[in-house]
Amino acid sequence: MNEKNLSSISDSEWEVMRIVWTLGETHTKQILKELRAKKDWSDSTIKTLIRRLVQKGWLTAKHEGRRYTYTATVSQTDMMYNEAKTLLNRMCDMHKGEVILKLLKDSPISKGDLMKMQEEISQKEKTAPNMVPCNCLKNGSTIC
Amino acid sequence: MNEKNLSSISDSEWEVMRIVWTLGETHTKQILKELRAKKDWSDSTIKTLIRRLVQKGWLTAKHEGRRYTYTATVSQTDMMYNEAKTLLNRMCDMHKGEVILKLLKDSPISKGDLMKMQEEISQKEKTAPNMVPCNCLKNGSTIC
DNA sequence: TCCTTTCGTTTACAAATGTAATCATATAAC
DNA sequence: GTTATATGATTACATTTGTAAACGAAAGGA
Repeated sequence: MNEKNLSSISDSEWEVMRIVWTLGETHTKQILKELRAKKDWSDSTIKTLIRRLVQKGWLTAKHEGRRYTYTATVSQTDMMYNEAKTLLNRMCDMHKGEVILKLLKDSPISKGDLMKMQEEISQKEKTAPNMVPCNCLKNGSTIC
Repeated sequence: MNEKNLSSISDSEWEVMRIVWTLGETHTKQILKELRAKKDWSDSTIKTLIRRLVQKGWLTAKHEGRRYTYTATVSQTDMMYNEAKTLLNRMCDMHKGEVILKLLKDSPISKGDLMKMQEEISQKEKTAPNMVPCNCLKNGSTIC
């Protein structure tokens, strides 16, 4: 049941999700408040985004009186990971390492995560190839 | 001159770029050929994508006779990196480590890149925080 | 009870994207 | 030279996204 046929999430929608993830179960008022502080969007815009997120199945709307209470249907890390994966999927295998390295450099990372990475890398090193071939062409060049 | 005001690149357009990056200087015929092998797109569609890429400035079209020769104006890794960066920018700081770790796990990476990562991690460990605070709300919760 | 907020709902509209047909023309093949 | 082919240019059209106005009903205040 985790594989609903969800469409992807857009930039602005993502911004709304962040609020919901952080606040947990919440309602329009709160979302409006938080987004007013972060973004220069009209309330109308924000309401549209919420509506679309519900339509798309990323938010659940529980009717309470005339209001709604919203909850995210996916965890933030799942969503983050999926988006990241989708992105890497369009990219050439050969250069993924380089890109991940750059992300690593540019992102703030906790000691704990760094240690896990350390470990993962040690594991991978055992069987890592000297070079990952390019997969940009159906058949042909292994270098790009 | 590297900071043209380029719009972003779409999924399908990316697929065209991969071909050009791999082939280097090339022309429609080649692009069509490679993409016919990979994608189920009509020639028309591919031609539209090429045109849009030229418009957007991602491809340069040099007129030679009645044909064009196309060249990419950005390197693949630059583009990959930018896209990855854009993606991470929308995400909560707190969870970036986790996501990068997952990408690391799921991507094929060469020995060389792994070593560079090893090093980078050692560097970062020196000053890494125990926890990276959430930045989803303008001011408020540091945890999400 | 009447007015004013607050929400949810409906409608709008331009730009970007996915996907393609058609048409004119330059070329290559016959 | 005439025809078939390749190629660029024009036009099309539905969907998604960004961004928002407007309207109606409910709820809270006065």
